[in-house]
Amino acid sequence: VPKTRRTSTLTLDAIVEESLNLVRRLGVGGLTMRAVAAELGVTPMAVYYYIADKEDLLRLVVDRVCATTGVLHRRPEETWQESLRKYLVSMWENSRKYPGVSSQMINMPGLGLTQERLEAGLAFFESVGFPPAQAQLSYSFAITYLHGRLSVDAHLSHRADAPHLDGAKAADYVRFGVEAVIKALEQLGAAGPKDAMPIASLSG
Amino acid sequence: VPKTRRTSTLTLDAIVEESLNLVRRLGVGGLTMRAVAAELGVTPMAVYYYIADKEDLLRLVVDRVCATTGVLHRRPEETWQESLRKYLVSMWENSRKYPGVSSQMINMPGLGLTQERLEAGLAFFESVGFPPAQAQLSYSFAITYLHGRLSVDAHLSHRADAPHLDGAKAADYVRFGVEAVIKALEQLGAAGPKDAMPIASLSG
DNA sequence: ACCTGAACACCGTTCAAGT
DNA sequence: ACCTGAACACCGTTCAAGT
Repeated sequence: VPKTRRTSTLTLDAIVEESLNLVRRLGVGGLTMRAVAAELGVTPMAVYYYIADKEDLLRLVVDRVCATTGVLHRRPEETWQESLRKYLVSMWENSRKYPGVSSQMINMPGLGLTQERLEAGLAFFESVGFPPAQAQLSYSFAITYLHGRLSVDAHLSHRADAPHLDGAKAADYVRFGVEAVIKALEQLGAAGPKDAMPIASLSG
Repeated sequence: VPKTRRTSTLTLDAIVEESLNLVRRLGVGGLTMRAVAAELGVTPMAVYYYIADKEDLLRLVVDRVCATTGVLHRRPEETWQESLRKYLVSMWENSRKYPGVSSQMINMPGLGLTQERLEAGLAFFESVGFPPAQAQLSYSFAITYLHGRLSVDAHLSHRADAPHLDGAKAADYVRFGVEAVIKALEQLGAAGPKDAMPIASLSG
């Protein structure tokens, strides 16, 4: 059942755009090949002329969502803590409009980051004085936490049941989490991994 | 096609056990109602006599996985940092054997934690001197990061492609992450949220 | 080049029926 | 009480065919 035939000819851009609409309205579970096709007034298989498979589509969606937040960038007029905080909060605010997308990101190679975004992130931490290995671990740590938080948010917004760990609001958790990430990196960035206490039985 | 008919009569315990086997072997994507039934030599609908739906089964699987790691407990002979570290690492090691389960946990109410595990976690942080609100935020922060990390691991173990953020091994990321979480809570637990820098445009 | 249509191999689940 | 069997409404995707 075609709802809105927005273009006479199908476009990759239209497919991605409609996918984003579906995710925003129904969450990532509502994004199906068949739903996208129906929404564009086209047969399910028509979409396959423009993309390889659903994983391909998901990658495009993730890229588009990421693109709305700028790259992690060190602004000279502010501390690196402030830059990082703004980046993480902005990424959270943009990503949470598309419930479940971050759960997909976290399952993608390199956390769903493009080469450009990754390099910017590493450059950010190295410019602040982190050695390369630390920069990678630090960036990954921040992004991993953020995606974890977004996964939880995705569920909260879609379910009406009362989770017992939800006395505080999502914003409180993010605020706390972002500050925690920053505080942690303030310390570990300088110290390096040798100072960390050894962990027993870490299987390679 | 029945493979091993381990019990003459179907049991809830056998269902959960077989579900864990499937997750361990095939990841959470391999856990289907039909697969569990087939593995137990039974019709798909037989399983529904013991559980309500798949979400119910997933909850049971998550609970069982969590149960293998003890509750977060403060041991008098060690610092709270050491107790927390051991708990997180142990939970990581146990959970990563069941790829994808933590991605499910993070999507469940209260992070998939049972009332008992939640209360133990809060009691832990309160016993260390965290005010109740801080304890909740702190526990949630630690668990959220851990699940984020486990989600990434789940993907890495199942896919052979080379993610560009994987110069270090999974164990290095966890080691760094756990230390980061601890360092962060050392600082934020005492300080409280009033001392945290304000974040602009946090929508309620 | 671009899209359709029928079909296949999967899901979770309902519902009526068997023992 | 416990389980079967057929069926329904979904998936993603293949493959041959149309224009």
